[in-house]
Amino acid sequence: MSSQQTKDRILQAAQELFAEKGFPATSMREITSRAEVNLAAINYHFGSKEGLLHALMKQCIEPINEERLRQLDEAEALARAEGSHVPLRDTIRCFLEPAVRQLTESDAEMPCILARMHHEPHPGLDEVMTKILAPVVQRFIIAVQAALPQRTPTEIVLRGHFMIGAMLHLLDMRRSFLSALTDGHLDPNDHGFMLEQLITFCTAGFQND
Amino acid sequence: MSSQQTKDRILQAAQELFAEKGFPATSMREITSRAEVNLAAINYHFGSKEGLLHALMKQCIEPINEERLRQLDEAEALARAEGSHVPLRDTIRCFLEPAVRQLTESDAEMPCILARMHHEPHPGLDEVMTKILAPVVQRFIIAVQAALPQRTPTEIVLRGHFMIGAMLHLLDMRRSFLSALTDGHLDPNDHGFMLEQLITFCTAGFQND
DNA sequence: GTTTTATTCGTACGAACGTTTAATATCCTG
DNA sequence: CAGGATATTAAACGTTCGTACGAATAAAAC
Repeated sequence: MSSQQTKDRILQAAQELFAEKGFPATSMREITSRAEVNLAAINYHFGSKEGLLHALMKQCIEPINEERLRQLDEAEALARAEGSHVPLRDTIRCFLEPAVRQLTESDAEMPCILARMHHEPHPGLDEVMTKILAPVVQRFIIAVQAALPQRTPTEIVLRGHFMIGAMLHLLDMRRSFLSALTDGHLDPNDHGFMLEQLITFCTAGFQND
Repeated sequence: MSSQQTKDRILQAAQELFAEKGFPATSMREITSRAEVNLAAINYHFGSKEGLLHALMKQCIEPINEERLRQLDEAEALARAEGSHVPLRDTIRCFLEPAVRQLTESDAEMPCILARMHHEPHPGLDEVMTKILAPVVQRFIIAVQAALPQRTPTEIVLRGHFMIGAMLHLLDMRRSFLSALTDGHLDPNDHGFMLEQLITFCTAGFQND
């Protein structure tokens, strides 16, 4: 088996287990057992259990954020060509769509981990996340400000947090016990509908005083 | 030392540590050490480490939900006296204010745990949470529906999830690495401002199509 | 084809975990 | 004040954890 194959199997198994049980509650023996590799493989390829977590998070977040910036570039280029600004709803869509789309692709473990990591800090992980997320956050603050010049930066930043919270909760919804309280109302597989509702919710939240 | 004193010291220490490091990453020796009680005290008073978690969550959630229902009762009584409905914004305030107020009272560990437990499921805990939360959720769905008769139940339930996500993210914000990305803009101690912004954000999110 | 490098494997280590037990101390009631 | 119930204590239990190490195997380079 090639080295890359082993790494991928470990990453896949870790993704599933971290999503299901969380990082501290998942043992390396569970991971390597599910991945059908030797116990020592994690330390060989990733240095440590934490090294595996960092690699996994990087793999989770980077594609989403690259897509966010790509879509925002495209929207801004289009707006410039028309001599106008990017509408607020489109800006927000650029931020939310790449993340929610992961619910449809992959097996939804990745968004679940992403959501969890926001709420369960691990030493050293913050720097990994911050470095990846910083440029995205800055770009979007500027873009929202351009669409809402009457709103103060403080208000935009705070509502950005609300938007992220709503998004993370959606990404993690199927794991939440709350979904049991509202069963029958929601089809957790209708990601298109949920995305549009989320965009509507957040756009309205940014606009109103 | 009385039995209740020991219990309270354990609950307080567990609250601080679970908020800081999470449940699985916190050992019973850390808890009992900080609480200055014997290691065996947790098993004696709470049966197990999980029993302690359940007791703590119950202590966290129940007062908030009782206050939510109390405020909603009051608002509905007032509206009935005037022969009108409870405005949407007031309904949402009844749901959000008791939780956010905890940020001001207590030392903000409690809301942090509350937020975390939504995203990190533990076996057996779901039933505890569900039983406490079910009546509150049902009451608020009805109240929102009364204020927004044109909106479908599915939309209300889904946007209720968004609201909860935004609220939880606010409750846990000081723990999140995201706050580092927006430093200088937000005063994390101005809970009054943040609550009003959150209410505005969610109210607008419910109203718009 | 042989040497060298990279990877996999089985195994063991020390530490830390949650829990249990039996003895001791404290409290309350009769 | 005696005595049973309740609470605290120190010590140890068996288990599981992440990691380290050397041998064995596969891959690559010369």
